[in-house]
Amino acid sequence: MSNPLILRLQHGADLADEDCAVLADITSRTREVGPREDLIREGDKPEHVRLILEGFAFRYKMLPDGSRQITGYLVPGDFCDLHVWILGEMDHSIATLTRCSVVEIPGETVTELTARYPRIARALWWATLVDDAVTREALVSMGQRPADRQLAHFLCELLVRLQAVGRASETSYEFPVTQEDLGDTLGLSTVHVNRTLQKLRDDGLITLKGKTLTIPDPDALKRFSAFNPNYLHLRSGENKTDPRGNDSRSGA
Amino acid sequence: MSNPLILRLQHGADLADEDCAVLADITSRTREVGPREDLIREGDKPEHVRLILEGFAFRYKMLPDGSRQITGYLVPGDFCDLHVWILGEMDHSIATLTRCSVVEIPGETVTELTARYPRIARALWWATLVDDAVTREALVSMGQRPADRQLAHFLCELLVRLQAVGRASETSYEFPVTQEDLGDTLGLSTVHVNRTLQKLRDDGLITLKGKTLTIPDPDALKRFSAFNPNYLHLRSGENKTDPRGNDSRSGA
DNA sequence: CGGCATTTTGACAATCGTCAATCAGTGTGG
DNA sequence: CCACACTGATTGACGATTGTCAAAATGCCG
Repeated sequence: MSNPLILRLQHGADLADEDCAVLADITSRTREVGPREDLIREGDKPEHVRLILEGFAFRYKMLPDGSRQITGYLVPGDFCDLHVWILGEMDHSIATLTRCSVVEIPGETVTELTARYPRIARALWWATLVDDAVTREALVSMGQRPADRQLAHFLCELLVRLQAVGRASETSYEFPVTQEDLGDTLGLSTVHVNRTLQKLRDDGLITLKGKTLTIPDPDALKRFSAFNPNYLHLRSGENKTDPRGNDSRSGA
Repeated sequence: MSNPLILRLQHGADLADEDCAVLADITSRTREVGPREDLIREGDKPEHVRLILEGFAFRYKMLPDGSRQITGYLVPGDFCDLHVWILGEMDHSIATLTRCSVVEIPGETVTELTARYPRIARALWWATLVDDAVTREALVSMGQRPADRQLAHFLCELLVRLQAVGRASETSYEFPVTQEDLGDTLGLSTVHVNRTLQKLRDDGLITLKGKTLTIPDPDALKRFSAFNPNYLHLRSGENKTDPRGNDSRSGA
């Protein structure tokens, strides 16, 4: 299967073959982590940079009262902590959702890399900026959208992000997120998530079979949730002027 | 009055006198902007980096239905868009809340600066990472905290951030935020913000005279909102309470 | 088959939003 | 100095969304 890191970063910079070769080399040594395991915990002082190559993970914070807020999802090609070594310690935790293939890169390697390959450096910058934008959009969703549209928006975002790294078809993807997880993501109770999902299903906007989510008419769901993908800063978007929309290698 | 940029960045790196001199020089030329004016709009392609030297500003996004979500506040010493030139265009807007002194720095100057003064480069990195952490914490607040604690948490954060740049006393600061602004920040209606503010006042946790907010007992407000300043990554940290409850949901 | 996580349901309560009116503060012009 | 206009704050009544509790159904896995 194609390298999600390269697929992703190509949206952020014009990588040359040389750059891709370097990235491919870096991602050749992976470590397998089981589902529902912490990768990093709040308070840790990570020494190397982690990257999800396969599987789902998520950032979260626990409150003293035991409640949990999930602040973002990591899909193949996403970095856990590209720059946290600058901060003293992690202010949140990261855990796997499914079994994951994780790459661990020593901090110095990243430093050298960015010094030597400016296009890669730029792409990494781009990736962190997009992460921020995604967090901001989650805030917008939680603050302004009612539960059904918020949920729909979230599902649209995952669709697009997974498509960008070749992990989703036109209309469906693996969706290993529990309703409890969803609640902690959207700031809703599990019960309300359940009812909201049912509503989307009844309206024919989504289908959920096992752990596979299908969105029969993505445009309909996007319209319903007023989804505007501009904050993902991807190329080959529908609503953007796009010089070269070639994603020639994405076909498995 | 002392330079808020230097005060702020000193929390992120050990700046030498030389570094401070450079930063002082940069911030010597400011532009005055009136209250309630857009600094940058969604869709713009900023060419230079902006920095708030005096006054308040905020990031926001508008939805098609006209609703607005404020995603963060900029206080003296904060950058508007340290790295956005890497992304094609702004995915959100920034507007002033009060009259502001703004510094505009050409992108190349920043590039040169970071190449030449590694401590400054590190400090700028630090600043952007803290910004992210602040956004994540807002998400936690909105998702998990009831209105009164969410509001209290927000006020605590502002207190600490303003104190870090010498713009707040031990117990009070200028608070030019409208109740409508507050609603768009916290994801609440104006009416509910009003009633929540009253509750905090009735409980003696805050006082609001004109545009001056006073927190008679900051520790009380922090306790009430379970405010843990670790995500601000400031030095001079007073309280190092453990943030995590012992919850086992995320596995391991 | 039995055990466990997850999903689903129902009944009920609390938080929070909406609408619409009133009040207070501020600044302006006559 | 006061009438006026305007923005922002406050209040009351009511309704909608969402949360809580508790139980039952479903699905998955050894």
